[in-house]
Amino acid sequence: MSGLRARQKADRHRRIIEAAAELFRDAGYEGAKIETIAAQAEVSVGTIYNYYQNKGDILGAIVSMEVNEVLNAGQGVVANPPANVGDALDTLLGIYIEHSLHYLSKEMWRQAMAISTQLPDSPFGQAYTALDRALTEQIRALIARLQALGLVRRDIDGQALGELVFNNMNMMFIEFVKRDEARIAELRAAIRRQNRILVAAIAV
Amino acid sequence: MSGLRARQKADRHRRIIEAAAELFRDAGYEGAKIETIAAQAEVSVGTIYNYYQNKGDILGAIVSMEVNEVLNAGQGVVANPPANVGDALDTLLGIYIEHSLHYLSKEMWRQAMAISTQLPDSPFGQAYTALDRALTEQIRALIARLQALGLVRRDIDGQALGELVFNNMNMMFIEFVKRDEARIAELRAAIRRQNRILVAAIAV
DNA sequence: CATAAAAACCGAATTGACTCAATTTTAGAA
DNA sequence: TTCTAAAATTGAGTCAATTCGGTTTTTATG
Repeated sequence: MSGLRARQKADRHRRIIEAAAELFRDAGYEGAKIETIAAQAEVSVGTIYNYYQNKGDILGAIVSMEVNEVLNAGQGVVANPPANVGDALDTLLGIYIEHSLHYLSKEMWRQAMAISTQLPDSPFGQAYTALDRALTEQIRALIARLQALGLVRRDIDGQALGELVFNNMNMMFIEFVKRDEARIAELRAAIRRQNRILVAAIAV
Repeated sequence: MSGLRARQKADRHRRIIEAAAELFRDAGYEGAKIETIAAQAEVSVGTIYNYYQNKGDILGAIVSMEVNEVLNAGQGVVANPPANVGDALDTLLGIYIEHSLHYLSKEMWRQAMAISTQLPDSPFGQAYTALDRALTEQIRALIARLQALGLVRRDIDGQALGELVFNNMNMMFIEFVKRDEARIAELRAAIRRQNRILVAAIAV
């Protein structure tokens, strides 16, 4: 049951993703035709649709790998946060933001976000929602850690605070990718300014 | 210059919007074919594209009317807010949320949001961003009003706070429209819980 | 090794948004 | 009223994502 067939399957998955990633980068998401991806991956158009429900899901697979790396990088900060609430948040969110544009262009992010709201029940739509939740959870974990370290008041609603911080950052990130000329440094500064209000309210 | 031609133009605009609104509601955004909209509006496909750059812009025109009504309704709250910070925020955001689903289905919202991130430079993309900014500004105005009334500390950064409140609400609203089974009451309760942290920090 | 069922592949056909060159309608001057 | 240029309308044609029925490959059984 799991010999040649499984190997070919994994190989084709990889080839499709590699071809798509290269073409998305070079020609943009819209500019990358399925036919071209198929040719480059040396499979037929029909086969691509056998592996992915639609074009968006191919992008989705790429985005998911990316965000999982980001989550991984974030773990370090949660385990060992800066000894100051503002810096701790800034460091974690900074990792999210800086990493996010390492492999994916703004255009790819725009498409990915659009697809995830347009088709929330597609495989990628669900995966994207799960990723958002994982990021929220990581921020919540950081806050819990800071509470344990005595840097954040114990009576703060950590869940609600985590959501608030994530939602604000995410919305700022959305606006950021919508404007090609927006700079990362400005985004981070704007988020710091917003978080300052929260920090003042929750720091011990 | 502004006789028959202008009248026909306004009339066609209206017919197209009315036909589209009905079809979007009945068949959904994807299910509404341009050809069908054209037939129902008694114009040709080409004419629709003479009036709107693409299908999304038609939806955009409908959404914009809707949001402008919401902004209007919000003015009343800003002018005369409840004498309690938490209630004031809840009332204003409540108006946004309740009104938002009065004319537009969740599916229409999903599409509108998706298009606005996908094509941020299209007429609708820009209009949507402007509407978001107007809502943020109205929240900021409410906060300024509450500061003037002595209900909110004067040293709070009203701009940053307005952004924080809007961004959080908007993100919650996005998640809300992504799940058909999500209920308005739960959405409002979740936002209240998040805002409680802010209210505790800023109330005099 | 032969073979039948299952799984995967393939690409021509379908579908629906959008374009554009030809045609019709309107405005305004003579 | 007649005529011409500008504006607007039209629908057949283009393009690219997605579908689907026929074909090939793989598996597993005797």
